[in-house]
Amino acid sequence: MPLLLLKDLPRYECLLEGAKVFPELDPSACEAYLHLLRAGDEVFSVTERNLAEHTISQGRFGVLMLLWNSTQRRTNTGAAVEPCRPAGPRTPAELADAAGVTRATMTGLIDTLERDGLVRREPDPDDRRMMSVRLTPKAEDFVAALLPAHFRIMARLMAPLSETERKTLVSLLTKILQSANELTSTPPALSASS
Amino acid sequence: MPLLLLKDLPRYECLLEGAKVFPELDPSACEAYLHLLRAGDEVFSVTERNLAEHTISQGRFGVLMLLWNSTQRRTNTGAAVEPCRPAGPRTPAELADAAGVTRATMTGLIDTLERDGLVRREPDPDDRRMMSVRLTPKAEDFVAALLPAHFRIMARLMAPLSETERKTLVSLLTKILQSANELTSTPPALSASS
DNA sequence: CTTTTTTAGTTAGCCGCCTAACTATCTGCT
DNA sequence: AGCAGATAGTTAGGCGGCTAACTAAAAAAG
Repeated sequence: MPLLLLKDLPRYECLLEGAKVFPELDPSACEAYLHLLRAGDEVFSVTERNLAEHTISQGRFGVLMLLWNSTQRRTNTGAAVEPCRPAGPRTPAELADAAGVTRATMTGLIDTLERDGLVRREPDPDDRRMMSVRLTPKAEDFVAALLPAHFRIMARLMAPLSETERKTLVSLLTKILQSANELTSTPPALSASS
Repeated sequence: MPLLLLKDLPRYECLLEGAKVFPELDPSACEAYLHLLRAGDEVFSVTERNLAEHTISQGRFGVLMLLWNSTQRRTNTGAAVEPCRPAGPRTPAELADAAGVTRATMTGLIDTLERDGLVRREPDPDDRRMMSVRLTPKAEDFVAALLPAHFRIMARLMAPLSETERKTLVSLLTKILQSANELTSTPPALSASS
């Protein structure tokens, strides 16, 4: 799980109090921020606990899913699956990119997966710097056995939300994601301005 | 940051495809789940980067905030600040509880904070098993200097959302949080039922 | 009053994440 | 051809999570 703090989120009056001391504190923004992190963390750890029962971590599971996507595309008859992703087996660098972790981290994840017999590293015939990472048959069974429960948990987590509420949530989160990306790409102007 | 995968979230058609193979896959639930984790992670790492510029991690920052809350309550004249939390200086166990980490983790965080001169451990005079953790003056200055930028970032992250959208977001997240808590307290019935 | 159980905190060791430094290979420039 | 720079992957070392095992002290049970 991420880490994250604050088991009990502060009450809204507290934030209003704080805004008196710190004019920069926007109470509703702060409340939304805290709830977002809290909910994300909680949801994350719910699925993590399920995965842990099958002796796999979120990170390694993610790698398996990325590879499994490629596999599906290779072994299927083709057809309507194609549009989702260019695909093909994947190198550590591609996996790291897709997973949003560093290559060093990916090396560690693949090490563990390989030790557990879920993936194999094969040297690339054309470029001797590169490796190809492939799922073993064991991993394919493993993933197929794992996914139903995984999907069931997602469904249960979102059960209290109607279809329209889910759409609303996604669109709100997308807006936040965009402003986060803007902040990421524009690090300098943090000290002033709105 | 959490860790988390999937830089590019899968397209909705992909989820629909997957639902044909796995009847358990609820596309809108899955979409909401992925967006929630993605947005949470992104927002988390934006603030983390700001904190990192001041050489502090999210975890340690959270500990400072918890202690700082208590401090405020001690040094203030009193009045309307009280309702937020019972307060008082805090023991490692209380801090771990409030932060949602184990005591072992809290020991490590306090170790680092103490090494950096931001907190002091003092033995409890009544119960020799217990310690009292206190902010140093240096830490109070540090936090006060850090918070304005921190609040500014939250405000910027949530800037694209109107007041009502923020309320909506919080209420949707609260619903998810509740169902997550139900899943946490009821681990057995995962294999079947809806 | 002694023994057992509970509680506070630490230690040790694993995992996943990071950055920085390194090796090996390929690419492009002259 | 030959060397500079880019690129793929690994290694080394640090941090912040975790569990499990341990010490010391207090509380409960007898």
